[in-house]
Amino acid sequence: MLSERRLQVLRAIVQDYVGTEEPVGSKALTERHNLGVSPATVRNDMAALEDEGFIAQPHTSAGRIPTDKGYRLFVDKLAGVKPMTPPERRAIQNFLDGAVDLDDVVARTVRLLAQLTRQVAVVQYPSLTRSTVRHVELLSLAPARLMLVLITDTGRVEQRMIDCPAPFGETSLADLRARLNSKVAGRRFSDVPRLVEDLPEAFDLEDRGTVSTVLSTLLETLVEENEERLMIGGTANLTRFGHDFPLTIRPVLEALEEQVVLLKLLGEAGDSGVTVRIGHENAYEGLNSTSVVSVGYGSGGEAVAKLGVVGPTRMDYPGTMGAVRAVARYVGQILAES
Amino acid sequence: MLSERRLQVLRAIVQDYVGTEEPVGSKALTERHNLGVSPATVRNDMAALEDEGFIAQPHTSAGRIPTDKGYRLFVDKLAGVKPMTPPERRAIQNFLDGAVDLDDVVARTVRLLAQLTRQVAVVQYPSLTRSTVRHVELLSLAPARLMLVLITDTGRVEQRMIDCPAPFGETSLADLRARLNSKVAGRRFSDVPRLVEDLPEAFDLEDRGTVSTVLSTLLETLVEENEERLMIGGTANLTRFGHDFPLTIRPVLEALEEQVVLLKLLGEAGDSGVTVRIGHENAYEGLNSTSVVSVGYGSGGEAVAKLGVVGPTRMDYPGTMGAVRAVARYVGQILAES
DNA sequence: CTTGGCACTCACCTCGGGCGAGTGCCAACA
DNA sequence: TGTTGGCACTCGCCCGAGGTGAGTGCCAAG
Repeated sequence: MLSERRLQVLRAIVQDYVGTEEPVGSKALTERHNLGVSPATVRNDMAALEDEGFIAQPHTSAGRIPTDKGYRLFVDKLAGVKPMTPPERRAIQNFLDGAVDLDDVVARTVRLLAQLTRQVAVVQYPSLTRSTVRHVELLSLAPARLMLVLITDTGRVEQRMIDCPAPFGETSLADLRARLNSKVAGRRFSDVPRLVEDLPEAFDLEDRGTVSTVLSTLLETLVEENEERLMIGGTANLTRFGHDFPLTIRPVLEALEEQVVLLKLLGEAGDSGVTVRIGHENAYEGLNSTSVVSVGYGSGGEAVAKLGVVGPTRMDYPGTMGAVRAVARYVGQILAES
Repeated sequence: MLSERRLQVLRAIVQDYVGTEEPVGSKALTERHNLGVSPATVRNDMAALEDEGFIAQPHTSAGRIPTDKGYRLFVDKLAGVKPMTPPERRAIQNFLDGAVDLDDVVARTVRLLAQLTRQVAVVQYPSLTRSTVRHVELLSLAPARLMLVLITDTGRVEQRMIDCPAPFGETSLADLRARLNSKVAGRRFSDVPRLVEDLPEAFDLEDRGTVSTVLSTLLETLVEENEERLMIGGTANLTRFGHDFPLTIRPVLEALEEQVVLLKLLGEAGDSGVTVRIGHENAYEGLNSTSVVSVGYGSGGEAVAKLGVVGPTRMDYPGTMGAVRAVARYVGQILAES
């Protein structure tokens, strides 16, 4: 086990490196932090920390920089989450309060996160799977053509075209609309399949084909993978990444374009509390030199989606975690109100 | 006026520079293009072209590179639009045909454009202002709370919450729904305000407040600025921009995040045919070293939105213009079918 | 108007030396 | 055993010098 002072040395190294972006040496450390010991002692501690794999030197005769393992220890044991200041909180709330619809909420959240953290922000749309149905609407566009509109408690709206096997009268349509809503309104998505199971039986034989088609479209909509959308912002912050530019930034931009990758990434994160994935902890290769800080958010007590930021492993973890947590909290409030 | 050969020299310079990304000298030119004259002659022509401002040298004793003015002449007079090959056309069609809804069409279009041109693709959602109304739906969510859903002929769906001044009965709702649709279904957006003008008069006094609220919300939706959404893709292609990285890429990423800027940019482009804006021709400063190739597309004969790509001024104009034009054409077809 | 010749310019590369931050080791000390 | 000052060593970085070569401008001849 590492002694208390060695942990302090590691903390100091992380803080300095995050600030200066340059390898930090023993002398500089003792000057900037009053550790109460001499550079020589710090050197010994550094050697020990390096043996354990928490720090590394880019080359001999250079200072040390934290490794992924070092950041991990820092995040887990040495640093808390830095809470937002009251003015910051007010700014967050004001900014989000102006949103007019779900798209706007997500868009504003992305901008906000990007600005607060000066990193790339990623916000997942509230997932359908954990939401409840607010309303199902059926519109007749043509004699044998319907539109299905699904509205969730998070304000999300999905629509689908349906080609019916047979013409479907206005009265049947009204009937189906009413029965469907009385069954599923306010229910969780996962319950819907069970609830609508016996619905076709209530209809005339000639209409059952259409009813079944509508129901299967509805069920498809509930599980369809394109339910998992997300919005990205603050990519311009990538330019602050480092000096070795194109090589670092390229794979990150590519990863950001592959929404599947990002969704998987967010999905892997824990359900409660702020999750931090550092460097190589990210399965996706292109993000091996980045860290992902994410957290779930939701309208009620339960998380319905994730949001987070992607930045260099050399980032201000306490601040970033604080910002991500605070934003998630306020977004949840906004969703609950609407 | 420039002689025919000098124009050929300019064309050769543009082509070579686009290919190699390096200033092109007189000797290399005569070797790679059989102009039938010696390097010395080409040098004289180059001097003339430089006097006229079509080309420039980065520094003495280097080759020449085209200026914005040079590219402009190239695009206007020296280069046509390179048509897509049949296999490319098929690929475009196949790729777009798989789309399931409007979002998907736009998403696929962005990916396609980015891949074809290897540049940043921008696709504007079909604008509401030039579309026609397919259907207006009203849902009662609570006694005094309605949801307005607007469906356009381009498959776009907009929804708005409405808080009514007074409770609104189901029969009134059905009545309003029916009257509204009979008035506006199939009509152009610009006609809607006139068409619904006298609608409140058909209702009881107690309902008129709500009807007016609904109508004003509808009219707002028609003109609201957030109607102008767009999707961006292929930002990873920015890494191929040039060697002087961060400086070039930064403002471009920032511009791409400012959707307002992009929308303005697209808006300024001509309504018919492929429009090319080269370097400083773009009003927005951050895009001074990029060119924007854009074109309108639409479901019928008329353009309802724009799409295009953003790339370095040093780009393959004929190829890019061909790709942009072809994609726009096929997207139009897809929209017309759905 | 075109062409070959020629002197000139200047970015780019490479090489070598000096500098200095930072290290590892060691001997002395508490 | 842990801490400290001293000291030699390493090695990336900066800088200036010299060589190279692509490319130019000018000029005189065809």
